[in-house]
Amino acid sequence: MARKSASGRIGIADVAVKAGVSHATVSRVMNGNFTVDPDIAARVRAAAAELKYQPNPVGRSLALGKTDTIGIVVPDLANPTFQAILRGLSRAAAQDGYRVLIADSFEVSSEESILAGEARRRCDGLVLCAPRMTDAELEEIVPSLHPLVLINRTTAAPDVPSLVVDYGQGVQDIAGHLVQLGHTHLAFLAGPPHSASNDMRLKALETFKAAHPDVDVTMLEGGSDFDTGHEAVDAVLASGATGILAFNDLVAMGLMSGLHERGLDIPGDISVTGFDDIPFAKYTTPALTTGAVPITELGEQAWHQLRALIRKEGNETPGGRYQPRLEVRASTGPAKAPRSTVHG
Amino acid sequence: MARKSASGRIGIADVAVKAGVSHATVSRVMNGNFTVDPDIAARVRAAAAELKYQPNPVGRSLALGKTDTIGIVVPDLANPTFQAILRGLSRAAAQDGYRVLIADSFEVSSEESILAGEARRRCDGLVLCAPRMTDAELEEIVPSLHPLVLINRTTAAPDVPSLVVDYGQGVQDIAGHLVQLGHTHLAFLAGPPHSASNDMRLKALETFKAAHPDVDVTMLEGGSDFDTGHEAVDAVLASGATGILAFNDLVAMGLMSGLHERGLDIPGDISVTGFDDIPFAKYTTPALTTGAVPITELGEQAWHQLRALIRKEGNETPGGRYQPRLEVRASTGPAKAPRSTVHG
DNA sequence: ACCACGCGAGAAAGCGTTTTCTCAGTTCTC
DNA sequence: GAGAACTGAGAAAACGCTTTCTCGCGTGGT
Repeated sequence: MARKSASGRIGIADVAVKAGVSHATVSRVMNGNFTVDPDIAARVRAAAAELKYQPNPVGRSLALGKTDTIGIVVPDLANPTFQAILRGLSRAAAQDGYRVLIADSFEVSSEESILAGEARRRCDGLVLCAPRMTDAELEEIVPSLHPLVLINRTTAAPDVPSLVVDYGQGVQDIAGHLVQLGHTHLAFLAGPPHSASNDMRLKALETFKAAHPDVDVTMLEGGSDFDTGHEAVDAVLASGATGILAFNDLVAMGLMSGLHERGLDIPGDISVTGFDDIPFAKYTTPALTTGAVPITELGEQAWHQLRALIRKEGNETPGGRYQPRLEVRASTGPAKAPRSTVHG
Repeated sequence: MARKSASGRIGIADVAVKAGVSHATVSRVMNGNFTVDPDIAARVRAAAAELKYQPNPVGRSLALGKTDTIGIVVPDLANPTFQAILRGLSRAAAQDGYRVLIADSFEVSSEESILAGEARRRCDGLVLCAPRMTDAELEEIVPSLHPLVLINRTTAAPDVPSLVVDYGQGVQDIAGHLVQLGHTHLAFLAGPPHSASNDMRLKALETFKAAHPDVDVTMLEGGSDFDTGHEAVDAVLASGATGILAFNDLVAMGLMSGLHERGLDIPGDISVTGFDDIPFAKYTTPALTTGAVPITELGEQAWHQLRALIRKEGNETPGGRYQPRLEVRASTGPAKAPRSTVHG
């Protein structure tokens, strides 16, 4: 009977007809506007319930100028770090009635700015994780993305909070831990060449080297995933280092796996550390010593910062800096007598 | 100057004014409608470029009746299985210019149907993962969710493709593998009580028991995460079983971790298997024998099915059934002489 | 030279809401 | 008892776009 109007889905007009009132009144009732007669309101609600009317969010968004949706741009959804950020963000946002639209750039940083722009236009705000984007490009697009929260990047633009993890401090803490265990030859299995967080680590290790002239720190090329770590076994062994700082937990796990295949004992022969403290880190064998980052909390904070921006509240604490906590587990131990350079 | 109209953002009207044409013409140009004079088109494009005009997707969506967005409802974003589905879905959808909106129900199945409805209304289609929802509830909401693709659930409603993994077959394959290794006492560390995929496994194990009267299969209560497995150590040991089928890889990893803490050797003392073949499964120590599910591919397929529905194409292959592949790794081995029931 | 026809672009009508504006009907005040 | 203040609900505008409708103008045919 009084089913659908033209479009197929039932809309505010159908309810209005059924209740014998105008669109406007239905809208008022649905939005809890109390300037409407209780009897009429009841009639409208009854009609709405009977027709199972649900307001069309697109029409609503257009009229209200907001979507109740935020976007997040990540370089790789397969990376546990971004998964955790997404999770924290999504949960926190959901609590305030916001949804999350995801945009995975699949590591093609050239796409990132377009993706970010598109996502932003569909949403009320954006969280941007773009570790590989150049500074120039970042500065270029940032103004058009507001309200925006950056993860592990900073910008000169105003009103753009940055949530950054102090990878520099973290990596120095780990290096210090290894040195304390008697290691005098460390190796850093670096991350992706142009990653911002990798740069932070490299710089910090330079500082560390300067402060510890007695310890040797070899830099090795790497990446950010499992396979990188696995493939780096030869290079690591060739370096002769006994304490290895992997770029992150994934790389460390790959490396450990490779070392096991070579029959080496961790930490007996060689100590391995990761970074991030992804959920699996405590279940590896041996459990991984790492720099723990409260990454889910970071996603949550990202939402709080973004929410403040969206609501145009005075953002009392713009941005935030997270100190990694050294999490000592079983993958690090006292150094053996320094090995000479081993081959194969 | 000719910056913004009222709203703050620049819109189609601003471009129209700048190019000295009507809104309609700008729209035509932006949509590649060729019925417009090349000179004018060029002028419009120039104006658009100069103003950095980008069409407002909300207005567009309202006019076109589509959002170029799909939704996915998952019970737990922390679960690698759903992360993988999301990843596959997101990547496949992105290739066709669609974005993904996520709705995490955080295991509160009472919220799932509301969440699903909300998500659906904002999107052109929905992928629903709701393992715990009752059949009745599912049947109730399914009609209002079309276009819809179900993961690991089926429905009587028409035009609702289901992508289901044959957990039953998978679990029987694993059990068979263990029996072949000489295990005569197996234990199944079950998943969440009302999960659809858990029911499939339980039923299959009954079948298996009937076909193998000589092997003992103990059922143990469990869950779906790491901690569940870890906490189940005592129960597993008490059962006396030598071949353990964990609900999934996460549970298996937790269990292995617990067994290691007890000083037990895997697979020397006890064989452990998982399910899913999450990325980490091959890097555990020992590497985990599991039922491999091409889970990312499943996400991808979900998109293809959904796309067919959205485009109203005749869906040649509605739904699909995935056979897990037995992936034998190092966590399973020959049975020791049957242990008598051990305590603590 | 005139008419029909086609082409290109502006005017206007949607899309489904919210919200302002407006006005009829009451109630209150002096 | 008449005008003012108020209340509640409908009419209409707005949100930003796409698309149909319409119409002026130029072209080709006879």
